Amino acid sequence: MRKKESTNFENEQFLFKVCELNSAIAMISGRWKSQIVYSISQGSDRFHLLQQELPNISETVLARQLKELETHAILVKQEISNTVPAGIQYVLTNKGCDLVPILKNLCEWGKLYEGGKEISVAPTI
Amino acid sequence: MRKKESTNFENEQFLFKVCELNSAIAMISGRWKSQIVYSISQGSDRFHLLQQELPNISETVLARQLKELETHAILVKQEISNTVPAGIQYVLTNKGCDLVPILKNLCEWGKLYEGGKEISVAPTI
DNA sequence: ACAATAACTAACAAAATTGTTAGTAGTTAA
DNA sequence: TTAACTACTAACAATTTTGTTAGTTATTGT
Repeated sequence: MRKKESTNFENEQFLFKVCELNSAIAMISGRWKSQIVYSISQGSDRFHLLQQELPNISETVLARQLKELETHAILVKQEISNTVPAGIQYVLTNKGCDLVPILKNLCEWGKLYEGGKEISVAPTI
Repeated sequence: MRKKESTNFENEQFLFKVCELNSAIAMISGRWKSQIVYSISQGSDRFHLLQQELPNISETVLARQLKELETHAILVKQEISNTVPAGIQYVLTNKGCDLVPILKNLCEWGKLYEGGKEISVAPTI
């Protein structure tokens, strides 16, 4: 649980006020989280499908990350009706869907420089 | 220091292999980090200028975050020559510069939904 | 000479995140 | 009816991140 009197918490709040960038980063930071969003966008929209994609994640941790993404309204839980067995589906909201292309950009950025693109500094004129 | 035998570390490595997205997120996660990148891009490129922009950050923490950004080649430290007093300047690399527009997108995304844009789910057809 | 500024570091403590263990409840297939 | 599958939760422990304290070195302004 978060301590509301800690410097850590105060600094987080400070950054949230400086720019929405910081709250955005906070929502997608955290082990597994953005990968879960991406996997759901690719169709792995059920608990057990996500477990298959991420074999190292424990059920407890997966449930926790999903709940946090739900708290931030990036996804919602929906009961699947008319199916046997009835199950739970995770569906990205419009907010979550809008995030996906940004995650793709981040991915491309990472690939570019991992892939050997030279890193340099623009010369000062 | 990182424990190289922990589940936490192994899971991090697993995600890094799944997709570059996860290493990208790891590079920009962390208190202050993306705000520092953005502030440098806006011209606050010296230690004391960053301290002015982020009055709640301690020197130790700022130095640490800058070093981590340097480790990931997002910025480099440069001595400013021909100036009195001679100082240190933080300069974004091309990798760091390429990150800035993505951070701006994240910021816009955050603003949009904080600003009251309705959050909904596309109806299943 | 002395205080102030700039740019740090090491060692430690506090807090937060991540992972583990041991459970629950409802359905289904053998 | 028993085992397996799906989808969880609470309490706790391990690990990591973040912040604090107390220094350093070099330069500058008074």
